[in-house]
Parts: sequence; structure tokens; C-alpha cells
Amino acid sequence: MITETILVVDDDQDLRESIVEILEDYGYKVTACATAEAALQAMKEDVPRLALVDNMMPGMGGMALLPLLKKDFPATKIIMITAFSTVDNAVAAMRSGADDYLAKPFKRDELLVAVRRALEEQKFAQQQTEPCMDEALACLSNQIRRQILTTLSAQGEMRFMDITRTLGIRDHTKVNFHLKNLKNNNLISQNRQKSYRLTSQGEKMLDCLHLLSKRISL
Amino acid sequence: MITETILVVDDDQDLRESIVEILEDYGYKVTACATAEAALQAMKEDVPRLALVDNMMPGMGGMALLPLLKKDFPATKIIMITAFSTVDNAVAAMRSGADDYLAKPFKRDELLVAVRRALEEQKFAQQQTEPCMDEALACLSNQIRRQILTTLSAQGEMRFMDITRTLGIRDHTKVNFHLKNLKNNNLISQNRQKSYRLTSQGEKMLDCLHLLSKRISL
DNA sequence: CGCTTTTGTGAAGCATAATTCACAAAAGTG
DNA sequence: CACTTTTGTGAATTATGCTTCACAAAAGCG
Repeated sequence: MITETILVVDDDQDLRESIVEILEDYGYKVTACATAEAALQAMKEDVPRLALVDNMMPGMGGMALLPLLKKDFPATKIIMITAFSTVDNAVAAMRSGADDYLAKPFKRDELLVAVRRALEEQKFAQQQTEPCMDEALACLSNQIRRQILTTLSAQGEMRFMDITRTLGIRDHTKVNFHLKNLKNNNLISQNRQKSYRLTSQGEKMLDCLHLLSKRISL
Repeated sequence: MITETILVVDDDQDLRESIVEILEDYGYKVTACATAEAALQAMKEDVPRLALVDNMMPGMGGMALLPLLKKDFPATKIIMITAFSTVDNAVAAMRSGADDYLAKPFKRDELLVAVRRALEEQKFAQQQTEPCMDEALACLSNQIRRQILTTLSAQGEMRFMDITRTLGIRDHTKVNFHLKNLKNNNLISQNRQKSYRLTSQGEKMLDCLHLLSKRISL
């Protein structure tokens, strides 16, 4: 997985160290290097969630580094740092793939705000394959649980032992295990009379299952 | 799981034993009992795939037993056996939940044909939660594999190390593991230049994923 | 009430999936 | 060619999910 690190790339040692200090004080894990070439090397060993890149550097400049980073590590967010800020420069940086743009000199809080926002965006992009998806799909990946959903859908409402017998499963605790699983994932619920039934979530899931099976068999 | 057993319920000892013999000769595992009450008890201990039930029995008759069986063990197929066969009787039996109807006297082969057909239907109903579904959903239940699918869909075609870097995963063998998995399930393929891309199956899957996530978030 | 069935819990064992590691062939590059 | 990166394999380990088992409270029933 991508690490929690932030990479700082700046040839100006004073500025670099002060950025690192601010970020580390705030609790971030930080790596720093002085050249674009070193940055590329560092990225290969440890892909950061965010890179702060200075525009003007001896050797490969920040503007040249940007597309390389974006190509090989598209998940990493990039904040461009520049001394002689102009509109054109800012626009060019953003067009080259920078996710934000910070003009020197900047205050501690300006830096932190930009970093936090970038990390938030990164997190969001990372989760695009949504987290609740994990549970849902794990739930559906078991045949017994799918059977429970379908029979519940067919019968509307069933008691524990009815389900077990319908599925023809000997060990009732086995069924119980899966019922608990489904209950924890809010796909089924249980009323005062102990009867199980699908929740609205569960019905949606079942719908999806049917959709899936149609699509797969195409 | 439901057992391979066939249950024979008939008060006429001669007929019962001859049925049992025919079925066992053919290789089926058979349980027999003489009354409806005994049958209900036997079902609780061992849910058969199929029950052969005589219509006329002292105590609870076959017609009374049918709805009870269907209620508690809907997965079990039922073949009604009757001596004084009429159309009305046959219709009534089928309406009460019998899956087939056999008039006495019947030949050995008539019995076997009916039994085979019933077992086939039972098997089919059992598999309704399709088998290929298992693999597909297991495949999708892993977050990394889903990420691979989505990034491949976004990029169209990617090489191995590009994928690993994009996902920000350190250990390339880990990605390889999941790529292999996806490849085995025919969701992605690899061309001569070693580039990975989605197969049509894979695209369908991804479609389904999007569908799912929309539904879930509703 | 005593007895059975239903519904349930939690721990132990087993099976499968996922990760890591050590290593290597193939491809690309100077 | 030597050297690096890419792409890959298989075994060992770890994590996770599933099943089984021993047991028990609650509900139903004579």
C-alpha cells in the first residue's frame, strides 16, 4: 500500500529543513531530498501520498519533474512551490499535473492547509473503490449467505430453524454464523418474534446479485 | 448440506421393501418408514433430497403430510404414490405440493425415471445460486483486485510495474499474486508486450462494480 | 413443573486466501 | 558485454474466514 509519507523536494537547504520541521511537528512522516533526480529515486523505494516540489532547482527543474511523477506515480498528489510566482507559471504548473500551488514566502498555516487538503483529496481518490464495498462483497462471496438471502427473499420472513432446514444444513450453528454475519452487515434484521427478514440494504444486494448473474452469463 | 438420501414412506411393508430394494440396487441411499409421523421425525434428523410418499396410510395420510413437509423442508422434492388413481386425486396432490405422481402398480423403470427426474430438478434448484458466481464474487471481494480493474479500465493498458507503482504497493510480488488471480479468472489478459488489459469479462465485472456501488450508496 | 425445541455464544480446529521472502529468467540500456 | 529493471515463480508464513463442538439461556409444550 501507499505509505503515509510526504516527500519534500527542494534544493534550498534552509527552506527544505524548515518545511520538514513544520510537517514533522504536525505529526507527518516526511522524507526530503535536494534534487529532482534524488526524488525520482526516493519515489521508487517509497511511494508517498504527497510530494512538495520546488519549481526552481539546479539540474532538472520542478516543471520537468512533474510529468515524470504523474506518469509513474499517478496516485501521489503534488504541491508545487515557487519563488517567483506569476499567473502563467501557476497555470502551467497546474496544467502539468500539479494539484496545488504555493508561492514563497508562505506561512506555516498556509502550508499545513494545503497539505491537509491534498491528503484529503488523496484519501478520497484512494477510496474510490469504496470501503463499504469490501464488506458488501465479502458478504456476498459466500454461497450459504447468498442462499439465505434468496430464500429470505422468496419466503419474506423466516425463523432460524426454518432457514436451517430449508438449506438442508445439519449444523445449526453454522447457519447462525452466517446469519450473524449478514446481521452485522445490515443485510438482514430480526424482529421481536425472532424472525429474520431482509433489510432494504439486503434487498438491494439481492437485486445486484441477480443483475450480476445475468451479466456474467451473457 | 442436504443429504443424498431418499425417504420412502409407505405403510404397506411389501411395497415399501420392494421400492427400497429397487432404489438401493440402483445405488441410492434410502431410508424408509411406515407412517407420516415417523417420516416427520426422520426428516428432522436427516433432510433427504427426495421423499416418496404413499397416499393412503393409517393415521395421517399422504395428503395431510404433504403441506407439512413442504412447509418445513421446501428443498425436498416429493413424489406421491397412490393406489386408486384419479385425475382429481392427482391434481389435488400436485396442488398440495407434490412434485410428481406415481400410480400403483408401477414398473421398476417408471419408478426410476421419476426418481431420477426429481433428483435432477432438486439438484438444479439447489444450484440456483450459481456456481460461477462464487469465483466472480470472490475475485471482486478483494480491494487490490478491484483497484487493478479500475486503474486498468482508466488507463486502458498497463505494464506490470506501472500497475504496482500506481497502486503504491511496495512488494511487486503481491501485485503479481492478484494479477495472476485475475488472469486465472479471465478478467484480464496479457499481450506479447506483457501489457495487461481488461478482457470483455473484466469490463462486465467492472460495470457490475459500478452498479453495485451506486446501489449501495443509495 | 419437567422435557423438548429453538436460538444462541465462544473457543478450538481447519481451510483458504493473502503476504512476504528468496531467488531467477527475460528484457532493456549504456 | 556488464548492469539494471522488469517480470515472474514457488515455498514459508501469516491472516482470515469457515466449520465444528461443547455448552446454555429462552421459548414452547405436555
